[in-house]
Amino acid sequence: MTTNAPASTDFVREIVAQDLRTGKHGGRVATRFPPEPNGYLHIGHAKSICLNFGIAQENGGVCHLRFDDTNPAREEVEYVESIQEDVRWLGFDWGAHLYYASDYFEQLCQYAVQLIQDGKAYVCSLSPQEIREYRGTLTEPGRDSPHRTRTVAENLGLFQRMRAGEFPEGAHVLRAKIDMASPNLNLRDPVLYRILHAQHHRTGGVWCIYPTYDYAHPISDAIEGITHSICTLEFEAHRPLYDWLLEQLPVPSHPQQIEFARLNVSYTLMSKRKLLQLVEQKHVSGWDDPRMPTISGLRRRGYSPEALRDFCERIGVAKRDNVVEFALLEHCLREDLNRRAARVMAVLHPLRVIIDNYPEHQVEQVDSVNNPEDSSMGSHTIPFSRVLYIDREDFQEDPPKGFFRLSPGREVRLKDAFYVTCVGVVKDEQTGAPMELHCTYDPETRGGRSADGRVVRGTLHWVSAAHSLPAEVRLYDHLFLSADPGADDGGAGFTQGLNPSSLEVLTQCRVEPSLAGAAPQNCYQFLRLGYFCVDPDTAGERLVFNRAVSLRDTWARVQKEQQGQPSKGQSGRAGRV
RNA sequence: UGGGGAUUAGUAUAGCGGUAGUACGUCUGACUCUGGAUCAGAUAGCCGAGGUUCGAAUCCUCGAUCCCCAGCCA
Repeated sequence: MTTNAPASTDFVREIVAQDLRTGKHGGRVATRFPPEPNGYLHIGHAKSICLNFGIAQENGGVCHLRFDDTNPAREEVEYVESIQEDVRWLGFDWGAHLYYASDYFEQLCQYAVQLIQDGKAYVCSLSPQEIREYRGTLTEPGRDSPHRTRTVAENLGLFQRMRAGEFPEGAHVLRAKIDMASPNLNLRDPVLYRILHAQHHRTGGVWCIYPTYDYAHPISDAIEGITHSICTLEFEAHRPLYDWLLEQLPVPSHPQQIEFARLNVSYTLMSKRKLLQLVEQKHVSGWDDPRMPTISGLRRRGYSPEALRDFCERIGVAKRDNVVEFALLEHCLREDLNRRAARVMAVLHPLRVIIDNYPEHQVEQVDSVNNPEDSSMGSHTIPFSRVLYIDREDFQEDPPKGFFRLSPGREVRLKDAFYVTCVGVVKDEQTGAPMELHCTYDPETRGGRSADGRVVRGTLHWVSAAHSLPAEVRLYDHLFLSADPGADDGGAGFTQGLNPSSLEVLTQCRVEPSLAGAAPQNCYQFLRLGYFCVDPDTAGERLVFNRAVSLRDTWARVQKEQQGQPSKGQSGRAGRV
């Protein structure tokens, strides 16, 4: 991974630079990425990862990976493993700095005892319902809990017994004693510890009281010597509590919390809860379904770490709510793959073509450049023979204006091979659909060039029928119909907005023989179609490809225009194919 | 009606009192053995109203709109 100079600057980096200048944290920079292991990472996390690890890298600092595992009810090892894999795959390294909030449970508990001893925390035995009632509302102050005045000794005893497992869940909580009349609801005696009789994925059954995020996070940061604790906007109102706790306790440092706006991307969702629901209700095949905005989904789809990092750099970091266009993500991928992906030919909807004047059993190898953008990638050969396949949409019997592919009587170039002219069409008697084309070829145009300088408008991709390999190709479109699927739902009904045609499976595809044995995750440009990535479902003879992103397609746009559909707006629709 | 944030082209983001820039998108054109890529050009913006100032996107005042907070979630 490249150690990039601070090419981009944003308000967070400005704060860090300023602190470095003034020596606020002794010239140190330590950040942390603190995921809760309750789901897979998505591209919104990628933004945070790039920010946190990026800032550390740029300033010779460190970035910790810390699992915020304070709620055993929803956390699993599967998630902690996938998270590590995804961060690593993205290109970042936490070195020895892998931590868990659960590493600090004992310390956290001791600090809680200290708060009690200092009269700054108390055990409250109100029910959850009552606590809510006592909290007041946005406009009315809350009321003190009747247990707020318990003695230190009483609190100590109760807390001890909470820890010892003497009470059922919900019987008591430990609360900070701050101010029930605070206009900031987070300061109205927030809960610090609750009783949870659950098996924790790391500590097992050792604990039955667990710290809340509000309590565990600032202290974990402080213990690790984090200098800048970067989080998203919704925690802004929690910052006074973050600071309050660190001021009360003899912690080794006082990190600075900085909030930035989380990423939203059009046509998709970033809520882990909703993504989980898509997985559990089988709307997608799993967390790594190529339509998912998860890092594992994007990886399977064919996105490279480079493209994702580039994207994260381009979207910037600020404090206003935002929805980044999916088109920008696609642009980043195209730019990366254009530079690196080998060009091959594949026919998605095969239409048989017979070259009438080509010798029956002859086969010849034509040369094809692997990547016109990079000559060092060399070339390979492709077999040409009498019977070929081209894509159905490259032929029209009655072509509209502007169509310069194959049609009766017209000559086109078969990429890297010969000029061919359509001399006949065999049609389905029922439907009238073309079933087979007859063409003649000009032997003088081998390699796709003619000596007489005659021009052909169209160049088509093709494969040799006998030599090509069968393949399954999966085409993807946006998971949701709406550009902002998270906006207009009350919570549960968001699956109504799912795009019913977000996945199209093509099973009759033919690809050139050089693709035999292509390894999963390898990406190719299928000439004139798009970038396709070998899916892990590929095994043995069975080739499966995912379309990562289509090529820009001006003809598809023109066609839509002709059909009266404005082509403006969002790209990424299944324009071609 | 409480508190905390935010507001610059379609989208994202710069601008930190001195001609409002960049990227993506969209549209033109050139070029092309990918209707790709590339290249050239175009498009379009400071939430509003007052004020301070020689000069305001930037400072002040008032207003508008949007987001977050009433989990023993994070």
